[in-house]
Amino acid sequence: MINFSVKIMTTYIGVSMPPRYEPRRVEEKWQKIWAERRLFEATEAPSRPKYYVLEMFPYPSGRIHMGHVRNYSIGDVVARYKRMRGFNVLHPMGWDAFGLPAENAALARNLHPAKWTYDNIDYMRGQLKELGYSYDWPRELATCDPDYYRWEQLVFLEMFRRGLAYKKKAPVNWCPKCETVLANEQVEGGLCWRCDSEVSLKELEQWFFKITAYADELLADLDRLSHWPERVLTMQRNWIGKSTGAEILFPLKDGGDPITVFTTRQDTLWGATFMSLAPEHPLALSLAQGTSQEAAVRDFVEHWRAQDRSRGVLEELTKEGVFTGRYCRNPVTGWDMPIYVANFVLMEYGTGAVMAVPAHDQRDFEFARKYDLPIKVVIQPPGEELRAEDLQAAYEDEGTLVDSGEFTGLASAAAKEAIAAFLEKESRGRRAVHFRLRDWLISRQRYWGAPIPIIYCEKCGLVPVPAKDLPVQLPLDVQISGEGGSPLARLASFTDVPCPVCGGPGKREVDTMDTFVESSWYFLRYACADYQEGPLDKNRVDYWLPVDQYIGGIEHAVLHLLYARFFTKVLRDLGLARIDEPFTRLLTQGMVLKDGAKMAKSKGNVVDPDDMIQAYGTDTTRLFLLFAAPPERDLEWSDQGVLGGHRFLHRLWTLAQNLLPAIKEAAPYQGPGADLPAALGDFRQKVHQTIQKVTADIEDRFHFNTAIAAVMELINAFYQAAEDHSREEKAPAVFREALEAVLKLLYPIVPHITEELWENLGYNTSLQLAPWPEPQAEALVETARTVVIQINGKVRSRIVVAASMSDQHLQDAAINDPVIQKWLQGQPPKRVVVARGKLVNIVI
RNA sequence: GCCUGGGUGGCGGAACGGGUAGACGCAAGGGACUUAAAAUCCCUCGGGGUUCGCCCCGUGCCGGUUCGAGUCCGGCCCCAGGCACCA
Repeated sequence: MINFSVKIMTTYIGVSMPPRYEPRRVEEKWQKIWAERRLFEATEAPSRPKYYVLEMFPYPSGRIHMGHVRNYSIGDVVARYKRMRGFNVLHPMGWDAFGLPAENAALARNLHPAKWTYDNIDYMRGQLKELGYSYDWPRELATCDPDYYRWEQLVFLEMFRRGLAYKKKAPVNWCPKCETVLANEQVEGGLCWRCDSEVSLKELEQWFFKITAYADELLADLDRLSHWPERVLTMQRNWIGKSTGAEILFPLKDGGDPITVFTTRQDTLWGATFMSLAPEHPLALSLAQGTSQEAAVRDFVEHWRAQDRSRGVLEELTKEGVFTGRYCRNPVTGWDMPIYVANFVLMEYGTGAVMAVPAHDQRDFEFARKYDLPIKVVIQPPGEELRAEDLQAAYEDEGTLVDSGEFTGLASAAAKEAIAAFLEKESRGRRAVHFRLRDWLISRQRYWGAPIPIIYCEKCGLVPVPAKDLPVQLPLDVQISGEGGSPLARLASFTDVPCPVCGGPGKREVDTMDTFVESSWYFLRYACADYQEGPLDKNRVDYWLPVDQYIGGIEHAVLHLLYARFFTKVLRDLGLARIDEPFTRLLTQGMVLKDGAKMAKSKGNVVDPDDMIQAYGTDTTRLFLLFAAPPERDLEWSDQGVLGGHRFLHRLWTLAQNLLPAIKEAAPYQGPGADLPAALGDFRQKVHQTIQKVTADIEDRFHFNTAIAAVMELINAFYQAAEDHSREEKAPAVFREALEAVLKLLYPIVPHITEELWENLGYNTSLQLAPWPEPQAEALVETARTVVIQINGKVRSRIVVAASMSDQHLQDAAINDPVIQKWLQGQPPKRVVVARGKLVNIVI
């Protein structure tokens, strides 16, 4: 007979006092052991199933913040869990190391951006190691390393060769504070994504990646990303913005090239009564030439050019326009349509010319009312008859065509198809698809980025740097003056090079690449970070990719995640990878808030991970972050909550230490269960139910909060069982089985404390190498169950019955329950419903 | 305006095939231990009523379907995020 009542042990101060839980000691010990044993370094093993889990790599801004800790803790749980499930897990980490903050810091503190960046990396790497993440450190990479960006330059050259990287003059977004241009994706609500400055338009010659060549595939493949959050898919779909319609030719009344418009509503063609051109449209001025409207049009266009085109202003702008003095002809009605220049027509979208259908487009409607232009109804809504003179607003929905020649009577959808076919047959137009997505502007007028490997030669023009001359190294001997313009332009030793083709004088491109280019392929490079023969080692990339689980913030829904998808497809087409999509599953974790607001230095509500580690340890910090909310939701930081997590780990530690003397020599119970007394059997059932629940919560949903709650429940029951049933003969075996299960279930979440307790149990191999526990069917079999009895849907009683009881017997038992008898008052029930053997509803 | 989420105790959150609303934790209140405090342990903890058996109400609002609705359907309100003259 044994006795290890927890209560006695905890209050008895004697020689066998168990060791105290000292998080820092335990954590440092195990971090050292993991590193020595190289436990997390992955090698390709084609015979084993692989699992690639990745968290978005950080910008080395100086310190790891709580948002990072949350992000990486989620990833670490997945990595450790999958290893226990037998997967060959790749879990790398690196640094998104190019970027503007390095230049700003250089200015503010007179430090070289490289020095600042690498110092930050060193500090933050130390933090990540203290946090105990199971990274494959030998694969670590920093994108500012020439060994990394040289391959990016090679890919650029290949893209250039194929016309996927090109230079053009275009109106581009300019951030005055960052003193550089921005891609469309990097302008959020008219403001710079990084510094919130108002962005203006500048006409500049810039480098672009032809992402629009992949627009269709980028859109279509979203349907294959069934494990991405719906809102990210929606945001990408909106961003790509595919519109299916037709281009239609409108002949000019008095000759010349016809005007081409794009419309998605060719079913309203019979209602087109005038034409609107964008002010930038080349025809705007040329058409007006020689008419009485010439001066008016010139005024209007010039006024438009001077117009402040920042977002706020454009939104308030009223719809205005000016007649050009010329007419075109509606190709189907033959009507003369006056041609206007209108301030709401965008040159960047479609063809810059719009057929105006005032009855069925609100903008055209307002414009027509203002300038007294004809309105003609050609679409009738169901069950109603619109008349042009009564219209208060345009009818923009679909309906039935009227007054539309041979197409009258068709529904809009059918008419669109029929009219498109008709236009093609008559050579007056064609089916067409337009996208909102614009090409990706990748040049930046900044220093701390990857140089674009191009040389300008007066004789040969644009010359790619030969592959053998790569990398084009970013020179380190620059003065960061903050005077605007790239410092590279002032560095003759960098710019002045001979033309690789003719040997004559050449000048290097001084713009650098958008840092989003580096993050568009780092996840591929991790598969072969040491590869020196090219950007990617195809064998290893084919083994590891795609990333099975990607985890990061929602803020990259359109930015990084769209660029990375594009780049993956490009690399595939270059023969460097065989995947179509880089990330099979995506988890967008919520923000870490304090006092309802995002943690920020300016708000003074920052909780520093270093302080948490010092005070409570990394296990407690991880536990709190994983327990306080499901990962995709925002998480409110709570110092009290952290304390609660810490308390739980103490409880676990104390329980284990107190059980240890009695169970150390015991073998874990293995079944069959029939020989256990009822109470121990119930406890063992709880253990296996918990295994089942935790496995499902982690595997299917990543709901670590409920997984942790389930283990907490088990620990509570464990204390009770240890108190009540420790004298049973089988108790040591059952408790050992239970404790081992608890340690395994908690290991991915709090790896250090569980490793220590696992070792205390007498094991000398890492818990990481132990298999994930399986719930045993025999332990889950219920002998009795509680059944809820309702009267008219309200719970009135509960009875405990044999698990084997049939629905019919259950029904009888329910009706015979004394409480229910009282409710029935001798009347027979009208109806009885038995649900899943767990509930009986009696209708009276 | 459109799209996507979401509204559940004092708080974070559970309830994942319509079937016990509030698991787990935090805070709060009471008690045990202690000279005392901390730590720990036990009890209570949605609102109202109560003969202490229970009863009534309750998941943003209104209505519906159903034996039964936090969950499904229709209409509305509010919050967060995204897009926004895209023809």
